Amino acid sequence: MVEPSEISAGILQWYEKFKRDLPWRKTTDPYKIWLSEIILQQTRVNQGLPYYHKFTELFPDIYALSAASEKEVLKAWEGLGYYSRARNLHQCAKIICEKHGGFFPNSYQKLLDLPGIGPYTAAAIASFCYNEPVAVVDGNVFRVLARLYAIDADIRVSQKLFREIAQQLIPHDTPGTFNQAIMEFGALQCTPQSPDCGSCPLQVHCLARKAGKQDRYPVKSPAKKARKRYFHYLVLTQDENIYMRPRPSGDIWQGLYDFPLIEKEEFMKDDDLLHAAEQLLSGPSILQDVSAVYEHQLSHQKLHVRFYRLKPHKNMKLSDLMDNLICLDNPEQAGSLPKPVLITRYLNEHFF
DNA sequence: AAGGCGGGGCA
DNA sequence: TGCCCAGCCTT
Repeated sequence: MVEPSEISAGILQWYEKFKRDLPWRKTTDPYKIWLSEIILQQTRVNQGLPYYHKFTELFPDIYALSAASEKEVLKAWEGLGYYSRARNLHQCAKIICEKHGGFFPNSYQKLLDLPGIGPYTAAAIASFCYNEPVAVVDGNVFRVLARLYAIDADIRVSQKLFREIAQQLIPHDTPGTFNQAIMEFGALQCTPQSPDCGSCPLQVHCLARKAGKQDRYPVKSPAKKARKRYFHYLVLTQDENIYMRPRPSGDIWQGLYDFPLIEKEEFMKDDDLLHAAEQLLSGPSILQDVSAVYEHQLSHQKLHVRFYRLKPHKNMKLSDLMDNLICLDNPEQAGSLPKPVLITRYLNEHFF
């Protein structure tokens, strides 16, 4: 194996030359670092950047964030996806304010105890803020190491191996900078698709490149096929009123707002839908509009969705299935609720 | 150890 | 339009 210090020096040199100017690189405030790291989990820098600005503006410090309601935090997170990150972020802020006097724990091990902070985020905060020499291993690092050493082990099952290699590479004088550097190197130089190996400073060390097999790494077991689901949304409107409800736990979009929902194994006929709605609402309603089919692709589910605009009878009784339903005075009020992108799209196309 | 959880970008 | 990305929590 090539001397680790040679590899890390090459990555550090590359970083000083090509690193992007990003706001969280100008601070060692653990609050800001933590915020940026949670946002950047499974999120590209360009997508996360506006959210980082929004959060630091709305919630300038950990106390401001902990004092907010979960709904406000989800609203600020709206559109970023993987909403448990936002719920954990909020929980974590509360714990730090209530149990740690507003200060972040200052070691990798103690950081791990906080909700939403796993091995990656704990290593990022500990190395960036406290110079603890613990290696970050994110998707970029998996890719860089897998190619550099032509590692045939599946990244989904061999995380320990990758962590050990990264730990060998980390220089103890500048662990934080090196961690930033190797991730930036993966994001910009050692890209997932068609990496520009000809311009890579590590090409002479890279075993994948030597074998011309850089496109074959990292090795990863194939993802499961997305489950198909069929949603029939009941958009209940009476005059200007419109009903929405928070999504329950145990399914997608927990805590975000959508409409009363009938889910089946396939799309229902309009007559069957009306009959089902009559049961749910304890009385007949008038079908005013049926939307086109919306297809919404999540990484693990494919949603096929139709929206049924219904005018319920005056004395509609909401059965237990309609728990937690809230009545908005008008569709505009939905603007302040956190919603999945799909719901926002429907509202924009049908009400605004 | 395995399954669940978004949405945007790019070929 | 279909495929790719990937950290943490729960079970």
